[in-house]
Amino acid sequence: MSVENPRERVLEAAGEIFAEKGFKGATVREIIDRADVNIAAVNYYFRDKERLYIEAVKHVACVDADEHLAWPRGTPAADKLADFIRYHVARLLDPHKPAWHARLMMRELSQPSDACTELVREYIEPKSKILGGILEELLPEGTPRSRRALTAFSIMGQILFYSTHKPIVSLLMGEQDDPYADTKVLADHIVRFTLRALAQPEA
Amino acid sequence: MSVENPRERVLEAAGEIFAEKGFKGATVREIIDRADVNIAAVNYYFRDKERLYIEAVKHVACVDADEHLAWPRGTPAADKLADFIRYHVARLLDPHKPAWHARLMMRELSQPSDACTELVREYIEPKSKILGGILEELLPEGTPRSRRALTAFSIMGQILFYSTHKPIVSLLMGEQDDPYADTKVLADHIVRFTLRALAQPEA
Amino acid sequence: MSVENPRERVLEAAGEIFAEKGFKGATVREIIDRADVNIAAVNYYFRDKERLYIEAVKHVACVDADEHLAWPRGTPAADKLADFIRYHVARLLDPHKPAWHARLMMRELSQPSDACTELVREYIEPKSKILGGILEELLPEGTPRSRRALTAFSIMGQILFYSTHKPIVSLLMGEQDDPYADTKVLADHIVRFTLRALAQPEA
Amino acid sequence: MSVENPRERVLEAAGEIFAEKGFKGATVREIIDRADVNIAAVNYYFRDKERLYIEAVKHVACVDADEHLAWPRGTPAADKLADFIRYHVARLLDPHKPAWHARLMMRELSQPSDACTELVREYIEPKSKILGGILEELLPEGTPRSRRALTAFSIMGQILFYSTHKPIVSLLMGEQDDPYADTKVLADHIVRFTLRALAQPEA
DNA sequence: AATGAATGAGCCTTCATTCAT
DNA sequence: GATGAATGAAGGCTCATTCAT
Repeated sequence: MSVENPRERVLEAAGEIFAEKGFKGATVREIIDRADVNIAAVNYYFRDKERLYIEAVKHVACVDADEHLAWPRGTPAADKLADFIRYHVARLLDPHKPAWHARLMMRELSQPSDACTELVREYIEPKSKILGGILEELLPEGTPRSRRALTAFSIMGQILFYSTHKPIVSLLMGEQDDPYADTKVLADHIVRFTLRALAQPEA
Repeated sequence: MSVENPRERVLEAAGEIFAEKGFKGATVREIIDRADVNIAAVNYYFRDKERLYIEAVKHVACVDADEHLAWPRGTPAADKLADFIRYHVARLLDPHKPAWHARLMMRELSQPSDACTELVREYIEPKSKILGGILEELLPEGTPRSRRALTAFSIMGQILFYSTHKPIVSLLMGEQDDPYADTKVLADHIVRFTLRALAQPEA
Repeated sequence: MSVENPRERVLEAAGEIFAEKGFKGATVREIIDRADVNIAAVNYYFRDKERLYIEAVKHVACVDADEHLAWPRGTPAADKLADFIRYHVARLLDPHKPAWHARLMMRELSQPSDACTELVREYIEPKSKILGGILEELLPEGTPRSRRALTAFSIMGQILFYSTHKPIVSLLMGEQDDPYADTKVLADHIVRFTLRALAQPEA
Repeated sequence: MSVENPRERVLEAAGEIFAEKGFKGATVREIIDRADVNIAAVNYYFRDKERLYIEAVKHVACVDADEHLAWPRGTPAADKLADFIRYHVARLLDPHKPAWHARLMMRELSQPSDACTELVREYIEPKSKILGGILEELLPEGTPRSRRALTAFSIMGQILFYSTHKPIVSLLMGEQDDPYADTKVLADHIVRFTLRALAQPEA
């Protein structure tokens, strides 16, 4: 939060609070307090609370788009998939990384605003393409696009579940056996579950 | 919404609007307008907007808990699992059923209130037990409880994904290939994906 | 509060709560709760919260009017005055007697409503007449009525001060020297102060 | 009410209306209407209706505390006491001065809030000290502190009575003989009554 | 460019009251 | 005669927004 640019400070603070409390639940005052700027800054920089929200969502997409996911030529598709899964589990569940980026996205998707389209284009689609490419290698040739998509959703569903339904998981599992304690075990499980499901050519 | 009981009318209207707009986003006035009762009814019946929310969440759990999921003795575990998946896909995605039941639950889970614990106990746990029982039959003997849980989450994650991330799925897929058009295909995919992942004992 | 008559129970409860919190500050619900009657009782018996207030004030006047203050013929005027003062100090400050009767009266007088006139007629005037009679004996013959009235006010002012300004007295005096601890000392002081003031005909 | 400062305008209007109708009886809307400011001004300047009340009470104390009461060395104690009485009668009953200052104080004392302590400290105690000093000169040496206090209360009680019980006085006296018509006569009476009571050393 | 005092719409809630029973 | 479920007006307060500086 120690960015010099006040506009960006507002953007960061807004993202965090919007992610935590939603659009209505977040108050402009709390945002400008955390960003340590003037009360009028929001309307000055963004005209509107709503525009601030949209910009905050887009800002997340922008920032995260910088992180690349690439492998050297010749890497086996199964390894790429394992990396892909582990990367996203770590991003979403690593307590050291700012989870609110993903949380803000979830929120936007469950109650889409004008920011949604751009979010999908800049944030989702690139990663969707990567996963699609991996699956193209892994799945038998001739698998229709729609089937590939369902498979991608089966993978992402497993991952995102732990982010979306964290409270329920914690309540169901109790303190011992808490899956969030060791995200590597968790990622390994998803990798294995997925690779097995994709292993059998005939089905 | 044509229930005679005004208390229940408020409960129904509240659930729908809370599901759509969240706790803060929903206004008591909109709720009482839709329920066609007096403005004071909320505080009269529920004391509080917050208590109304909790009661609305519990009401959904209550109503939905009535539906049973049981099989005749001797049914193969794989068949039970297929049924379980198909049942939940239908429940969550059937456009003829009020989707806001599930949406309200999602909301509560992503931003848990006092209702969450009861929701889990009355709504989630029973079905979690059923799935756990099925997996106990399917997984190799000696599989630890934590591993069984992760498997259950992999299954539920695939299913709930389509409910939680509907807007993103629609945006990614376009109008053709819309998975929500035929939920049976969708359910079949999850069933196949899961059963294949569970088929191979050695991994 | 254990009167059988529900109407009277409301009246008693109302008087007490009105005395404590004022007209606006008192709520009908608190009154009917203490009176242990139905919520509609107030409007049923008294039509209105305001009418209830008026009736409660008049009820106090009625009840208190029963207590008589009389002396055998030939009692010296100074003795009567001492009695009069001691009686009122005890009535207003004796912690064992329900002080809210007087408090309700104070309230009404500081913010007079329709009840005020009747209150004065039934509650104040009779006692004012008694005091006037005593002063007529004590003051030199030919003292004008207005002068007698000012003298009466000087006496009543001394007495009522301790009721009206109790908080200030307590704050000024501290716990030790609390005048309310021994109301007899207090009454004696007023008696002596007053009798001395009236002793000297020429001044 | 033509003060430029909006905060002070609210304070003045609040004092007046609180004095007239009490804390519960006064509405924020009436206050801001009279002060000709926005509805949110109360919460903006004072956070709370209650804080506004406290500030209004303290404001009166502040404003009134400016007036000093002092005599040249060697002034006889009896003269000081006469001045003291006449000053307070004039302050409380002068129809040209805003009577609500005193009324607001009365209210606070009869139903003390957090403002009471400060009120006593800033407003009452200084004048109590002055009166105490005068009585120390007038009363026989060795008179205990508690006795001096009771004497002070006998004096203040006489004065304040006319402010606290104005309606009853008016009702009892009728239009002719209205003591408020000539407050000098009234003050003279209290001075004489008091000086006579204090004149006799032996008692 | 940036501020913060001041605004007004709209929110949740309380309360006295009523009406069918 | 007496009840209590249900009403609607009005209250205090929060909040995003603006405007003069």
